[in-house]
Amino acid sequence: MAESPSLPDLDPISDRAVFRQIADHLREAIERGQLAEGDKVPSEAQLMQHYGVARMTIRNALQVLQSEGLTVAEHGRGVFVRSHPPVRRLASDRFARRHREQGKAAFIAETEGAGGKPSVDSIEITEVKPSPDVAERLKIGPKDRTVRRSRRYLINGQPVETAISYIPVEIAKGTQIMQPDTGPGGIYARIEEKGYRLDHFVEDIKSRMPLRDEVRALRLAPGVPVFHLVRTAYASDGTPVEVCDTVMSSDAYVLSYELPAR
Amino acid sequence: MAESPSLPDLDPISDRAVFRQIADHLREAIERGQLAEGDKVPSEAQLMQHYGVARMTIRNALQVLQSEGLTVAEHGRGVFVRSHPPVRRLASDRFARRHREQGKAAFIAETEGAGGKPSVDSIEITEVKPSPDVAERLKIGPKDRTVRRSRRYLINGQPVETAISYIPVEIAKGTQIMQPDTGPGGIYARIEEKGYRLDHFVEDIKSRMPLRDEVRALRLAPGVPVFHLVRTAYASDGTPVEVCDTVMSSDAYVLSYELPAR
DNA sequence: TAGTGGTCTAGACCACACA
DNA sequence: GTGTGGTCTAGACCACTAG
Repeated sequence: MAESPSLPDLDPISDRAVFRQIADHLREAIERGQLAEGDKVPSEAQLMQHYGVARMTIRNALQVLQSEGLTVAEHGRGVFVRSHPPVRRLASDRFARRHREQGKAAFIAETEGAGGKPSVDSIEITEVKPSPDVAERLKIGPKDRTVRRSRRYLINGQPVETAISYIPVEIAKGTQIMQPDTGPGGIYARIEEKGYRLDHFVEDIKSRMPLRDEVRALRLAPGVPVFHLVRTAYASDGTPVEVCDTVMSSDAYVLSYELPAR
Repeated sequence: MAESPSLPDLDPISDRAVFRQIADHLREAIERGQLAEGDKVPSEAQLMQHYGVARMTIRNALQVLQSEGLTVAEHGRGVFVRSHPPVRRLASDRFARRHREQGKAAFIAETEGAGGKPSVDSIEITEVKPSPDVAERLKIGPKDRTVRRSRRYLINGQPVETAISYIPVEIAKGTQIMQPDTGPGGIYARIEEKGYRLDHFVEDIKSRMPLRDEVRALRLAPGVPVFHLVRTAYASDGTPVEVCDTVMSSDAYVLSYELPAR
């Protein structure tokens, strides 16, 4: 039984829009914990009655909270305070050689270590000409060809990340990189077998709201942004050997990096 | 003169909501470049006429695009395709000792290097008991006191980041850390003068939609998420000497990290 | 079946921008 | 002044959920 969160009345003097005042009241109730995670927000009808306003005004207010990522609406059930799932911490040593030597790809090793069930689906392998951005990162020409591996990562069945790797064909050719199953240690192990010793990675991270397709692929709730991370892998002679373009649900991850003070 | 982007008609068979179809049409026009950055989207009246629907239906469609960060509405002028400002790349060597030795704090050095005019305002210094999270990161008790330095960073007058540092009082006491101007090289230079040699930093990064106050402090457009970054600085004996809690406009930054392959 | 949110209509008045 | 978006009303019908 959800007890009502005792909302204040409207301030008739304020020139702040009514729907914003209502959104403020609800937001404060959430921040104070008066409405806890998972709690049901009063129904539109109840709020209309409490504030004496039209339904669209209430819906505008609820829309504000939803776009702030504070609530989710469930058709036929009600509006609920978002509960934040436990997040995974992506540490900066996840590409350590010792993991590859143990035959584990980064995602698998890390997820199992945290007690989740990792899986991968939607694996597609094609040969494509690189986009200008990818070509620049790989230091290759716009007509050179690359192997494009795209896939989706899931934890306990919940999609958390999509990734697309681009590897120059000369490196990928004749290796298991062209197969759906890349074998023990994943792509990076295959690249090293080919004679490229991995030296370091550079990760560029942006944050933005998801595109429509990303909402679908990651089953994102409204108001949840994504990390857009592009990683470039360099061999010890400075050659870029792979670019990996990933989109991650910000709900599922905390990215963690260690920097030397030098 | 904004030429009209030749929008398709509604699909009368589709069971996709009308406002979503309209949002899709506009989104596709933007993605195809038919509506370029800065272009004016057809007015609500024009769209009503084109599609033959009520105004609220059009407004719902425009609302979708706005919450995706694709457009901004300007009262009295129109709705425009968002133009993305040039972003700053925050590199992982920004805390290199050589910068401190040159007397530059990280933000100043980096911004000037990129040709921008850095400034800092809203500097506040208080002594507080740490939050549980900060206490844990600093490995101190909940009753130990810390110096809290909050400030806002701007580039060419545009706010891009707010930051709050917490330093244990024993470390900050009697140094310029307690003053608004921390002196050449900033906080970290003062900490090192006190005998703590900085060894490394750990940065934890989340992405989320901004709170109301953050929208105001950073003048964020609708549909723009923030990076929430917490950095902990460690001395060479492993002692945490500072925690810095920052919120950054995702419009203004690309975070860039280099990882060794080890 | 009753209650919930999802969509849509057809108006109204207001504040802001610009010529 | 005219056109723009911002807010609000008062209805309507539909689809989904749950008892």
